[in-house]
Amino acid sequence: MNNMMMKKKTTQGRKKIEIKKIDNLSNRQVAFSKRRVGLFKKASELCVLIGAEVAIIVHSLGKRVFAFGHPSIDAVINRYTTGSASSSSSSSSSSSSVADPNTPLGAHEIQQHNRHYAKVSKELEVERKRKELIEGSKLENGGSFWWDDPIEHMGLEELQQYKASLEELKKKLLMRADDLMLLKNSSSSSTNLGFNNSGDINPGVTAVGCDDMFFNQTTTEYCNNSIVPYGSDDFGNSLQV
Amino acid sequence: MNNMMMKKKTTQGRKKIEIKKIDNLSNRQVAFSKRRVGLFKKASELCVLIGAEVAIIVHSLGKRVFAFGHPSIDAVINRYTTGSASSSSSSSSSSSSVADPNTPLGAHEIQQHNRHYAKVSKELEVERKRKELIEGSKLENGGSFWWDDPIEHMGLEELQQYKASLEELKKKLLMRADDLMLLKNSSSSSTNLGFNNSGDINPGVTAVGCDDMFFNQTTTEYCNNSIVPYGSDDFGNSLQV
DNA sequence: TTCTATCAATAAAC
DNA sequence: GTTTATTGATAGAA
Repeated sequence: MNNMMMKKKTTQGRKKIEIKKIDNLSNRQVAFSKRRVGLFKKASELCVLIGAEVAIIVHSLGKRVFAFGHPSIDAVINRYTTGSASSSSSSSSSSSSVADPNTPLGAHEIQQHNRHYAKVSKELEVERKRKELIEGSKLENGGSFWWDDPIEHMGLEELQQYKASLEELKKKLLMRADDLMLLKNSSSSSTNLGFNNSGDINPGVTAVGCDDMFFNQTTTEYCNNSIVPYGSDDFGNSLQV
Repeated sequence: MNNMMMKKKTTQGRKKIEIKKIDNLSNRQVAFSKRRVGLFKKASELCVLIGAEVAIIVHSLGKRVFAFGHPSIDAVINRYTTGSASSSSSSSSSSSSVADPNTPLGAHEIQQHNRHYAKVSKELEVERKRKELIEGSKLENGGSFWWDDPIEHMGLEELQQYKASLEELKKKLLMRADDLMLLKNSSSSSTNLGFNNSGDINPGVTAVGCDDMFFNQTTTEYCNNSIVPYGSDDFGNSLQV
């Protein structure tokens, strides 16, 4: 036994940590990823086990947003919002004259549209990876794409063309999304990608496919979850948690 | 040692369960309570460890709603809905370890107000129980109170009086809440009680005090959470998970 | 990412 | 709610 190659203890295993902000960025990012997944898993289990409706929204630092919802994020939020007098407006007694408990929210179209975007997001990621493989290192700023170009130094004309390009990209993506809608139906939804010409363009979307995580049991049809992780960095900078 | 009275193994400990809807109502209720608490705890840890903003809304069956939010539910939802971060110093560069918690939320007043409602809710529950004890079985529809009467068959005048009664009840509760505010301060918050005359009246509110759960560490001032558990049953029926 | 040792959550029974 | 035996989550390292 003494000469036997001892199997090196590869880890000391989990250690207890204090619940305070993790200083180390890398550790924080790792912890965020793991715990976000864990949180969503817990939520999905709650949905299935109890039959509850749950929505979770997580804004990480940076601009990324991850969301979970059953039966859908918007449905749960609407129910919360409308069931409570549309947030924030509740002054002591003046608001009690609400006469309609129903949810006539026209937000459904928005949801529809957002779903398109979710598809778009996912597809965009696929496209980006494909492009990365095919075109190799044809990229201009270290791993980014043209739509990640900073716009600070663009001239007016350049900006307009830039915007037009984005619009076209968006259009193509939406069409692609429509196609996808016909093939498969999930309830992923996402807020907009930030396509606008106001200088707050966030074209880089990191869509994460988590769909399979929540149904590792036999409840696929029961829980119409939607997982909406998307996000982007500032103009071409590396993504941060 | 052999004759020593062996301590009876009181439980077989945790057992693995399948992630499918729990059939037994009692078990389901217990599981819901435990897992809801667990979920919120995980969320609060995520907030603290990563510095993320998280909102969770849970609609149990029946009409109960539980919510968690940091820095506030509405803030997170708004940011999700509008796609724009409102307040908070969201610079991409990481701040130092302590990350001084400036809580510049303009929604503070709202939170304050919501706290009133939390108090109201809790007090209402107490009042109901007291009434139940004192008045015995003076109730009309099996464990309910007058405000739980279904309004479907009321005449117009009856409805108007009904509404007025509700208004008065609400007013009294708010005053009571104000009194309570002077005595104690917790971070519970709740959205409105659903007082309206539209037939969706939910006066019975079950407010749960979860205040201490989220800060069992040393981060009290960092995480300005708001916990919003409230809810009610249908008109006089027993509360369900 | 994947792997482990450990910590934390929790199903059952009180 | 409390206890206990387990399962499940995850911090640290590779």
